[in-house]
Amino acid sequence: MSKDQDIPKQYNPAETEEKWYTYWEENGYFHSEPDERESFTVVIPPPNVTGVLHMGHMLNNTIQDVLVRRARMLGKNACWVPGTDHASIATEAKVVQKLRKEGIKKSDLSRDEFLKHAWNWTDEHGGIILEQLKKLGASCDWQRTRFTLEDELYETVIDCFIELYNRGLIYRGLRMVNWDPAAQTALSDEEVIHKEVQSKFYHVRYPIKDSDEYVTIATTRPETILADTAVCVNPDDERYKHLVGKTAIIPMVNREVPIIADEYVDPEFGTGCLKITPAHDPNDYELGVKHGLEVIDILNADGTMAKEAKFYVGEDRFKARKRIAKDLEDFGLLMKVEEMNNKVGYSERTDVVIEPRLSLQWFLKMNDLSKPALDHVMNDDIQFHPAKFKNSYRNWMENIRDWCISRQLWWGHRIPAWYYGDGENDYVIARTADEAFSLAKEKSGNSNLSRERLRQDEDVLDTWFSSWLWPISVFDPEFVRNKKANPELEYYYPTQDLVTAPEIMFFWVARMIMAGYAFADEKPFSNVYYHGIVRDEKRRKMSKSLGNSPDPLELIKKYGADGTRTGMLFSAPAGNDLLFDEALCEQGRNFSNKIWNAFRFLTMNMDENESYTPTTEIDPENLADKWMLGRIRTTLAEMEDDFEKYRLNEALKKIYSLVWDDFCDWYIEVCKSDQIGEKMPKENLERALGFFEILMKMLHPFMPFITEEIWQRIRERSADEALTISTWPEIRDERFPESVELFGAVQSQISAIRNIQAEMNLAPKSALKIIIKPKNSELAKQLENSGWIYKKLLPVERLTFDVAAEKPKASAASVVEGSEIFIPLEGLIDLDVERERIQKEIDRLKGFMKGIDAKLSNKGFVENAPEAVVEKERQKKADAETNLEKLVAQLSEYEG
RNA sequence: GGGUUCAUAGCUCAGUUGGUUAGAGCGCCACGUUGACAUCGUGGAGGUCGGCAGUUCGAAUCUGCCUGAACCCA
Repeated sequence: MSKDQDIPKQYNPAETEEKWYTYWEENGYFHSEPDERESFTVVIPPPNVTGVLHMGHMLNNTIQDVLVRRARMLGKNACWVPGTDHASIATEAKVVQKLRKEGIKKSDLSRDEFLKHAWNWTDEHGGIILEQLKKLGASCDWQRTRFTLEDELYETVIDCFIELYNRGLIYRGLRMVNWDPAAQTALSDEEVIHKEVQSKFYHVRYPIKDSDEYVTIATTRPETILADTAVCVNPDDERYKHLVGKTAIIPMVNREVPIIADEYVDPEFGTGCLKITPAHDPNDYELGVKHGLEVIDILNADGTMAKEAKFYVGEDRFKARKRIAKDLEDFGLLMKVEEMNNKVGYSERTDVVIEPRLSLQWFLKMNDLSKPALDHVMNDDIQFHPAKFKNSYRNWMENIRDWCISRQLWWGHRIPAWYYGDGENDYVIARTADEAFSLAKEKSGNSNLSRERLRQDEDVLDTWFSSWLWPISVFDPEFVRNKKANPELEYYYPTQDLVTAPEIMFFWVARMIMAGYAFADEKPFSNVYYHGIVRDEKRRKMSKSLGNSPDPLELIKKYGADGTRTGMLFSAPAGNDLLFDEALCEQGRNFSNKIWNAFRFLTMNMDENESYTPTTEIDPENLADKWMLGRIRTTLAEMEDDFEKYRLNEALKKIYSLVWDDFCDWYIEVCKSDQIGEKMPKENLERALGFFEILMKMLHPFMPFITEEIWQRIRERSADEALTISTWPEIRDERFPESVELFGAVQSQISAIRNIQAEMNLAPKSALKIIIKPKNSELAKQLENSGWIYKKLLPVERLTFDVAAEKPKASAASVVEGSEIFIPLEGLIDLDVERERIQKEIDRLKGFMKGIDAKLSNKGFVENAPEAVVEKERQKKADAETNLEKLVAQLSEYEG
């Protein structure tokens, strides 16, 4: 390169980021086609199509981008498939809300009319989030963008339903489901969030028929008393044995119900006497089936009391609860009300209290599907990072229950079931109406069946029933039907890494694994990286409703995408929640600026008429060169290890420190010219640029923009020489350990001298006479050759290395790894300060030696510990003794 | 109630198979600004590793109990 115009003092990310993202896209660097290279595939966890980027997305996608960019640089055919999810409940709720604001009720619209509104909404808001990802630098293959509700993927889902139905895994049945009265749909177990709440525990007396006796039950939901069809006690409970077989009278409705006995009842809980409401409690339902009890449903779909309740009809369940409590009290049947903590289920989407409700729904049998999915995770065919999540995965898989896949919504994949009669089994499963018609005629045996009688199921499928196919369907939407992979699926599947949060392990990860084995007989991915939840400084989850989440795009504006990415990753060890702190993004921005200014400094040292060619050819005589190259290669190897273990933040910290501490604070410093104002020697500059290039490669996956910017400034590059598609630096074994060690010794001595400067309150620029007494003559020779390094980093008036040096009078002194440092300070030295300094070091060493002595004088230690460990302790002791002797001698100078 | 995880400096976290008088970043304190960077430099002070007991020559690291926190499932 040669010197171009002046470079601004501060790095401006906005301009750079826009420029390079456009360049990358225009050159198609992110697009992948199958070829002979090894594939590296990642499918994005599709965000809600109408959503906007939040902090969780930022973290999630930054991690994916780091993995993908590194794979690309490693020469793999990297393919990151982006896309969005139709998010059935969430999107439908938003559309309903929007329509309501316009004065339109969903119930006034036909299905088609409603869907038209929904599509308009999707077209309007859809894809915003993908544009936001570009701002973050995400290197997705945008040509492959998919949407779970697009035509091709829609068909896949229908194929999948039909296939599973034909395998006998899908059934329709009357079951207790989780009912969301706000969305008026069933939910899967995973969509119910249990929260601890303060409830009232009502104790209510039920009269016994033909008797003066009562039984007292306790309930948190007294309104369900109106649906009670039995009272149950434990058969061994002496208190109630005599009542079993008798009849209790339900208050208010005066219904006569049996008193039954069942082991299920815990005599210790409540009164030991349980009211049974088969229509409104899953456990009660089981008992009802077992004992043949009547089922009375008293709730409407919207959570109001139905006419079957006879009381409070049309009133909301919570209002009814209050009223019945009052009425029971008036009747003298309410014995007491206790406060109690209990867990109540809430809808994940609408946050209303879930009602267990008996309803006819479609279910998927899970037992067969879960078995391979469990096995292949437990035997690490699919690796979880961190592995601790295998435990909860196993726990869930082993206790899996059938999956309720139908939703009483319109926005989604409509269930391909067609009803031709009123009987429970009067339906057929078919891809089209025509197909359904002929099947129906066949099944019903009625060749005169009229086509008008045929009605498709109104419900749609759970969103996850489409996204569980994602790793397959994005490549080959016809695979489920054809059962034969197209070349794309052949090449890209199984994918490599899936990056997600542990909270959707059951929703999605587990189900993708099941689908992978069920349809492709192969895992969907090899690794699952679980990252934590982004929380605020008070450990609260960041959410829109709490208003505690910064706007990611604002952060990017403020700190740059590179700075923001760095900030997120700094605090994100795998699997742990991260307490987001904007200060970390600031640190990331500062790092960008540091890099920028390091580069700026190098260009300032360029001669206008000169051209510079970066090189990594080191000068074998130059200790700093060998040290820097050794440090780079060592760090490279360490980062390799971190990446293998998915410890991205560790890898980032290492390259951060290599750039800032090693390269900027030491290497560039020693490359500087001897005279202030003089330019850096050309060969120094070219090597610094050569190292800079390697550092930019190592940093690129984390900070793609600034690294590309520097890379492109260092040399003129053609389109196929962009950093984004360059190759990752080669790991080499030649790491110059002796040079690294020697440079380390020089660093320690320089630090010791700086410490003297600071503690003696010397003006930082007042030149020093430095006398170094190396611990042996070999080291003396080596250090002498490195004398120039001291002169770059310290204000030196005179520097001598002498194994026979005597400590001059009135000098400050220090001992570093057996070598002594003397700095004559005639007239400047404060003897008390110096004495105190040395005494402090002596005390430290004495304490250190005490610990070692304790070990070495312990017979057990010397006899049992490995020889190498004992020898190490002996060496430590010898070194400490040498240092101590020298310090004591130094101190004695002041005593006499 | 069942299961899981965690507790290390003021804060956020490292600490690989037990052998460092415990590391990092941020924050804090002191000093420093005639040009790479104050979005900076140099130096420094902070923990005995939640508590107790045990295993061991040796424990932040292994075991048990206790205390506290979080998450998942019922």
